[in-house]
Amino acid sequence: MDIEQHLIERGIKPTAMRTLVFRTLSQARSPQSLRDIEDTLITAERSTIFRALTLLVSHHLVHTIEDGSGALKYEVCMSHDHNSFDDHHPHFYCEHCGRTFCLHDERIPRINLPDSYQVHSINFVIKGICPDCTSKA
Amino acid sequence: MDIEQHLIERGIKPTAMRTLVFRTLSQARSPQSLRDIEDTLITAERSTIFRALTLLVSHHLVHTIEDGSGALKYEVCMSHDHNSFDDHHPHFYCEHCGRTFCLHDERIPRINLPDSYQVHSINFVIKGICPDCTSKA
DNA sequence: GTTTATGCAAATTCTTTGCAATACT
DNA sequence: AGTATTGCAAAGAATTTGCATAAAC
Repeated sequence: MDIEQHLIERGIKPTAMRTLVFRTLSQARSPQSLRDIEDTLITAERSTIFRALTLLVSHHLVHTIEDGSGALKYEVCMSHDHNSFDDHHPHFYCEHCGRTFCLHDERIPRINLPDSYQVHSINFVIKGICPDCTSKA
Repeated sequence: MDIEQHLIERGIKPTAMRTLVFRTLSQARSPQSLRDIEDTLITAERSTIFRALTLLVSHHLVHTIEDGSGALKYEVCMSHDHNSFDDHHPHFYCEHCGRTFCLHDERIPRINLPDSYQVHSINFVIKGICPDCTSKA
């Protein structure tokens, strides 16, 4: 998959840094915090990564998850249509190891809100202890 | 409702500050941040409020909501049984006015997780624009 | 040469803790 | 007295911005 082409299609000029940030997110097994990416891309500056992420989010290539860890996590959007909520699968945040898992197989059920509410995004996070940490304890 | 009695039942010594913090939360129309409470209770110190909230949360009289506003919001638990998830109705966070609304009438649907996951809490937040802000725009 | 992106440093915001002073029992 | 609570001040952690330099067009 050509990342540069993907960015261009969504109206983002694919600079080296932006491509790098997007690739890092794409390859990550779980949602990444700004700090996570900073640690991976030691060549890149925090603010540069931050601005790249902000741009990617605003163009709906990436979305954020608030898992309550204290740091915002970023994840590549699965769907190309940002009006669909296919991306918004639930997440599981392990309070022991701090990892965030995507529960891809589960769908976020539809909530019936009056039409007067404009929905932009949905954040569904289950917190607890993951299987790894349970078995170790 | 006797707040002091309520605290005692849950094993918390009802100091003046704790009672005040709990009453403030009880009377609030929407979940409150530490800052919100600080602004309401000008006599109380931030760290005192913080410690009271932390204590209330640990004794399951209050729970937290991460609405993505940047600040954690606190809300009085509805159910007395902290193993039930009756409390965990969805919330709506308005990105325009910054208020968080409880969607009491909606239930958080059950997600089927393998038994190996231990669930402690659930955070379901819908973000967008609330009816007030939509009509003003 | 003008616009855009990056790097560095620092401001902001929110949460959390150390410690001395106060209040409770 | 001895323990628990509060207030103040400051440390930590994460996000965000100002500004000068560097790169792109």
